[in-house]
Amino acid sequence: MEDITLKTIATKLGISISTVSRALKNHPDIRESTRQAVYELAEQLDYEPNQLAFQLLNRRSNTIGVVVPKISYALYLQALPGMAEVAEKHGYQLLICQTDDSYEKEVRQIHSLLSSRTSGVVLSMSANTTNYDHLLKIQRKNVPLVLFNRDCEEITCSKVLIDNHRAAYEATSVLIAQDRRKIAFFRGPEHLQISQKRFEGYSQALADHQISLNPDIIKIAADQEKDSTIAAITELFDSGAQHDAILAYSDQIAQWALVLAKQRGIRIPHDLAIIGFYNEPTNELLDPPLSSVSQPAYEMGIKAMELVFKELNSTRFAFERVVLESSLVLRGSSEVNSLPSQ
Amino acid sequence: MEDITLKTIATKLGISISTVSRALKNHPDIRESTRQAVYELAEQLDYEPNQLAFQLLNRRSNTIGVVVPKISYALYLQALPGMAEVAEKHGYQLLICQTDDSYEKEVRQIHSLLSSRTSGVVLSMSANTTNYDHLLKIQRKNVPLVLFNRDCEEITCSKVLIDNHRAAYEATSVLIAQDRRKIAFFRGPEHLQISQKRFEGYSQALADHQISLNPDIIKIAADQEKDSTIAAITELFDSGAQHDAILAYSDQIAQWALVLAKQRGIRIPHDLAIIGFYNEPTNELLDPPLSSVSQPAYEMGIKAMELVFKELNSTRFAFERVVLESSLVLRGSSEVNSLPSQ
DNA sequence: AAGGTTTGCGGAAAGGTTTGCGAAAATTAT
DNA sequence: ATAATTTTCGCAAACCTTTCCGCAAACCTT
Repeated sequence: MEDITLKTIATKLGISISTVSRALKNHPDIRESTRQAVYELAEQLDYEPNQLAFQLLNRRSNTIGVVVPKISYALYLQALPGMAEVAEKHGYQLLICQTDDSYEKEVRQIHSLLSSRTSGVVLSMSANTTNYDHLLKIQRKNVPLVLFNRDCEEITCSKVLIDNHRAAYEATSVLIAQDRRKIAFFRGPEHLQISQKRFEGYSQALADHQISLNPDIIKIAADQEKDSTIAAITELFDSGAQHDAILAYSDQIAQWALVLAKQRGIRIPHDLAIIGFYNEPTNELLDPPLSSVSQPAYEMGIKAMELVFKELNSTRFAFERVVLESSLVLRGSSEVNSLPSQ
Repeated sequence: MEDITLKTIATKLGISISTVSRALKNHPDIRESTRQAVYELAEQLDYEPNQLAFQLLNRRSNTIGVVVPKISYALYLQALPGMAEVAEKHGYQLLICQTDDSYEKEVRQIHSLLSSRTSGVVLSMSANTTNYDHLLKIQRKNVPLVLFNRDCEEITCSKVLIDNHRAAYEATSVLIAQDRRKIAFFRGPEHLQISQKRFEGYSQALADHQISLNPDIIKIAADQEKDSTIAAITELFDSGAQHDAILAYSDQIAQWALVLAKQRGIRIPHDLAIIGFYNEPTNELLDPPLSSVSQPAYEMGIKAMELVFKELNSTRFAFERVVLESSLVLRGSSEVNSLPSQ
């Protein structure tokens, strides 16, 4: 079946393309009778204006690219609806890309977005991203870029973040208040700012309570790999190093720690308290349920998208840095009063 | 900043646009030396091919439109990653649209997708959709359309569904097996096939156990409206009609039923068992946790997207109807053995 | 009735890419 | 050296829309 274009209508009506275009846009220059005729035929033929042609003319596709490590991570799952809402309000659509925490995929996705002349980009960096040329490229093309959740200092742009330092500090403090002083820590991906900040918050809390950092109970877990996560946890357990609590960069790690600890007969939270990050829904399914730092993902999505449009609609624009509050959700895995499971 | 195009490169190099185009595509007609020169300059200028122009030429934008009532519904939240995965594999991107269960929005979104010449559409209908002209329009334009989760018989196309009849039948049977015979039912949106099928499954199970349908304990709840949901539940409770179980079209309804029942001192599951649909994560948070019919959303997403590409890549195509298995997740709200809460 | 104004419409360019076809340049063959 | 190839590249059309500019016809003025 042929595509219906302005030309189709113009030819059938014996008028010019520009007249058809103007008629459909209710341009005052067009006589009522011809406008009617055009409208009727357009309706009858199911004419749909070709956005592609319009976008080419406009040099922009009214679309915002959203690049995240994994859609299925709780944080992004919750942030997406917020973004969609704001975009919808502006008449824009969302192009959602997944990087699977791979730098190469991220670069490919960014190029793809740039190539389709996206009006803006909202991005949460892949864990493996250490080179930022592709992000600089976005800015060089004058496409608004907003970073959210995962920051990096090398890029200057608007950002929507959580105070990860403070969140980790609080979580650590709660554990210390429960008289736990040998708090193990699982660090996340090395070059992720949020990972670094969480570690610093943890360190600071210890320092403020005159507890010295014990490198033996600080491990690194590149959390997207199940095997390495298990390995890191096992390493801690096998090391013999004393620990009465675990603060983990992510719930994925914390969940495994909880499961593996139980397998070893470690009582939670009696012998070992555990707190993770992100407040994944599955935390509820565990026994005991896992405590976690919850982040206002929905609001992050809204804020991030709003910043894109703010930048899009102003010629001279000052980057904004929005820091939202996280909250600590305490559950059975860290409540000193709860009975040991089993 | 100027957009870098083939012309930019051509002019700087003193060659023609077509030569640049061919050079970048490694066309054999191009001398190695000029190819080199073009590549270098393109690299240096951050040239990104303009997809918009290409798509216009191609008359298609390599994009699949995904239209769902609400991204945040558990089913869609889980289906999306599956879709993204398949699309990515085919080098396509996802344009995700939300209808908020409004017919008007759905029509607008569809038109928008048609207008931007989407290569295919995956759709789960809004609850208020009773007119299907916009869907027929998709098909008239020869754009592959795949319906998932929410079906409608008026449209003939590939579909990915759950056997809602069977799921409701099973859930009802479980309740009957617990010696509950006065099972109330909350129907979902009237003209939604899945709503109808669930009701039929419920009715069938009752019939197969010689239990007659009691219209007094069958209510309708247009679940997206909190107030009407509460009203429907209150109506049941206030009616004085005997009931020892509730099967609800959605978890939203079931959750409210659970909360409201507890407020009235009704013991769950002792006095009243409750089962919902969709297995929302929040079911775990309730006390007691809510039983629910879980649907393989991720697989639905994969299947649906695969069908789009199947249709896209074959000239003469036979529609497929895929029915996936759901499973009943029994939790405290319906287990006869568990102790009454409180 | 001659000039000026308004009304209604068409021509053409621009946006960036791909590609068939033809033409010039370089190569080989005679 | 000329003819016959082969190699390398340019022209132009096509994809569809919007919009500036201009032109003709119809209207109004005095």
